[in-house]
Amino acid sequence: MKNCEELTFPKEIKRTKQREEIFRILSEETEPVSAVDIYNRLIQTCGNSNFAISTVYRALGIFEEKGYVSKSTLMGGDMAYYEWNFGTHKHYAICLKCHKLIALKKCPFEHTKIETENDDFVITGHKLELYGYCKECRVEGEDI
Amino acid sequence: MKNCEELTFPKEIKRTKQREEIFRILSEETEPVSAVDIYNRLIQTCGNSNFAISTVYRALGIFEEKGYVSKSTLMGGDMAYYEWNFGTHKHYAICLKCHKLIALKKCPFEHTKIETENDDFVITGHKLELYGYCKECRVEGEDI
DNA sequence: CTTACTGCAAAGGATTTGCAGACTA
DNA sequence: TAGTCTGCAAATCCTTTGCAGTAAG
Repeated sequence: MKNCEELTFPKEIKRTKQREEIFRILSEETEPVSAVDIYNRLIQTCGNSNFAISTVYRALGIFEEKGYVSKSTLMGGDMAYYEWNFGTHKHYAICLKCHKLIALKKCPFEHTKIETENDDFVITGHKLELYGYCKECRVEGEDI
Repeated sequence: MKNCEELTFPKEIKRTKQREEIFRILSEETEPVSAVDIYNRLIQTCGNSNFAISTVYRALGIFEEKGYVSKSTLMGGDMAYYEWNFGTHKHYAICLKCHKLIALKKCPFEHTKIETENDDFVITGHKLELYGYCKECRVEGEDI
């Protein structure tokens, strides 16, 4: 599932212990994670101290700015989620009941042309989220 | 542009002065607005006092709960935006430079079937945002 | 009259920032 | 060594909540 075989820390970003750890977590992760998620894993893995949540945010900011990480706010969006850009971008279906994420087989826009109101817009990226109910929640739940 | 000719305050929601004002603002608006936007217009229109931001959030919560308003977090998402559901749902292209919103002609998924990883997901809704550059920002900006 | 809604102020959570010390190149 | 990065704590911003008073049906 992980496609991080040849994934190395970006040369253009200054290496520090903290950033390397954050990079490792992101590169091992296949789903979007929040800054707090990352922080919790850090203090889990690397001992309880020696990490600040602000460092996580700052590192994520750098990674995002350089295009290595994409930030998004899934579902109502109380907090931001981050994921490493592995080259291929992903979309998710999000279960409204259990909040599980299910990746789409492929991007529905690969071969689709999208038109804006006046066609005077150059599209460089997009974000798509599907909402609904996963198998488990559909079976047990008749209150849909 | 406004399609609120026959738009009236929902019968199932208790009428109050405040909710009517909030409803009015939402129904006159053609683009998503934040709770703070609404609050500012309220104190602009209706005098400076007599309105609390919490009332705005609570009213929006009710409207959303009953399905009259949809809430979303556009673009990185520092705050939530709300818009009245006029029957037809809308998607936007968002300029990365000036943050202008441009509505799509039509929903790209109207006739498209989307497949999830295992097809065990019932899709009830979706959210799509396009990013790029509008005409103005493209012309002046060569730093794209 | 009863219940629900409001304003106020305080709390909450996520994210950012200032600053002095620590680390990287 | 110079400049950047870090931890800490405080600050911000958006949003929610508790409570006592007020308004709606």
